[in-house]
Amino acid sequence: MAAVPASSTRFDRRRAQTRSALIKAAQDLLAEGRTGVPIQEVTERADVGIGTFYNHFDSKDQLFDAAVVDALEQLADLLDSLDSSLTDPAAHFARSFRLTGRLHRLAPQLSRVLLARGHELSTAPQGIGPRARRDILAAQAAGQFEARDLDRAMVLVTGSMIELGRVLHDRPELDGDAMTDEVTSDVLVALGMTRADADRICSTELPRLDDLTTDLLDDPARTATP
Amino acid sequence: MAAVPASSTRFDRRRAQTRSALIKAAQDLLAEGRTGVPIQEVTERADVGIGTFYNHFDSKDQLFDAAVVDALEQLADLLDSLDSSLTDPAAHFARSFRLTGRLHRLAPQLSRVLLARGHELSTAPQGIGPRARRDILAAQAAGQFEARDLDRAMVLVTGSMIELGRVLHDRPELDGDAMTDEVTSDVLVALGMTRADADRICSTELPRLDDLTTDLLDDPARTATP
DNA sequence: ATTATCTATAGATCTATAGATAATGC
DNA sequence: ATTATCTATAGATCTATAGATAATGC
Repeated sequence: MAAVPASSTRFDRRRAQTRSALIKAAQDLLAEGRTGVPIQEVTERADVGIGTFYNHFDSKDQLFDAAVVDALEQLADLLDSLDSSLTDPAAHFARSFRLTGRLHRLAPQLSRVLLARGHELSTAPQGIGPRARRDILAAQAAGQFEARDLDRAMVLVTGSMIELGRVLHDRPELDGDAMTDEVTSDVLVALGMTRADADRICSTELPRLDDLTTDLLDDPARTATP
Repeated sequence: MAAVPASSTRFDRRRAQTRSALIKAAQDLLAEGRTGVPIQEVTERADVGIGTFYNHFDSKDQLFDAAVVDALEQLADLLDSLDSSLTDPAAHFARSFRLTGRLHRLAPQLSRVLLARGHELSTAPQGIGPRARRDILAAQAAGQFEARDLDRAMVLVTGSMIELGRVLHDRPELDGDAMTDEVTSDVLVALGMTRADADRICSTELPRLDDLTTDLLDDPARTATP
């Protein structure tokens, strides 16, 4: 979550915590696809009074928008926290894609919030869209991907990631890691790599995500900040 | 639209027409993303009394579901109506994909209804999903596509088509035909064709869609059946 | 005689605010 | 003294139905 900032006063922290509880409640509801619920149900989940809602947001839509932006930031933060020593742009792109794919199963609730507004995954400035574009351009410049229109490349990249998430949620019997790596390979081939190179890049080992996802959206204790 | 069937009695036809007007109104609203409107707004658009709604549907959700199914059938009917003499499975797949891509601009409202529930495009039995699966399997059997898991192939195919539609709506300045053909080529390459073959297949001429879309969702006169 | 539709509305639900209370800053 | 939060609720909105009317079938 967009951590409650260590703002100046205790007042600010208290206020930020209330806002955070509202956003978390909205994310729960988004993940369940229940965006039509009355505001009172949101505030009850957040355990705040109804009136408090209007101290922070003007409307339900505004709250849900904020909830999606927060989720996008969580994902971006996660990927940044892993930003290790990889200087190879194609390898960096592939790793981000494979990790994001794994997230659908490791942090299903965060994933569902993101999928609720799938397209924003690539268009929002807070999202991983800018990161993906940067990596693709770098890989094109390095000659690893064929030079081509960025918008065109993003259609395949974004579309595949969103649909991958939907399928992994829909069909729990599928092997998520294998499917993710296969789809990543397909995307790399579409971007201009040979199948051999793509498969090789997709079978490298990944940093473990398990430890990092503990404080993500799915942890029930997350809002219970002491 | 699921044409008002030439059912036995005039009674049935009248009833079917009312139902059809409700579905059309729901599709208008779906295309605008306004699924939260009161039932009365739907019935006003359909120009029927409020009470009539409950003669046909139990809830708003049920109506919107029916509206999506109807749109899926429209698209399937359209593609079927073109089912000419193409015996080459890869070519048939590519043509369907390119035509569906063009539909986003030629029948924007139908497209928006489909995109409102994008994932169902591939999972619904009425949709073009079954058709796509059939074509892909045939092309794999014919050695045109690499043999591989169908679910894996569908992630790329479905995801790219949905994201393509969103991008074409979002960014009217893009050349829709060119973008569609390029994305189709990328998908074919990911499915195992060479880029040369894929580009060739994507530059063949298409049947004109303009004439066929006249009686689709976008025609304002559509519900005004005499 | 039967069935679809229409109008009007009771009752349920929801939004947004007013006014009171609690927590913090200075 | 200031600001966030809470409780209670007025007024708006929405759903779903009852009862009347219109269209068709036989």
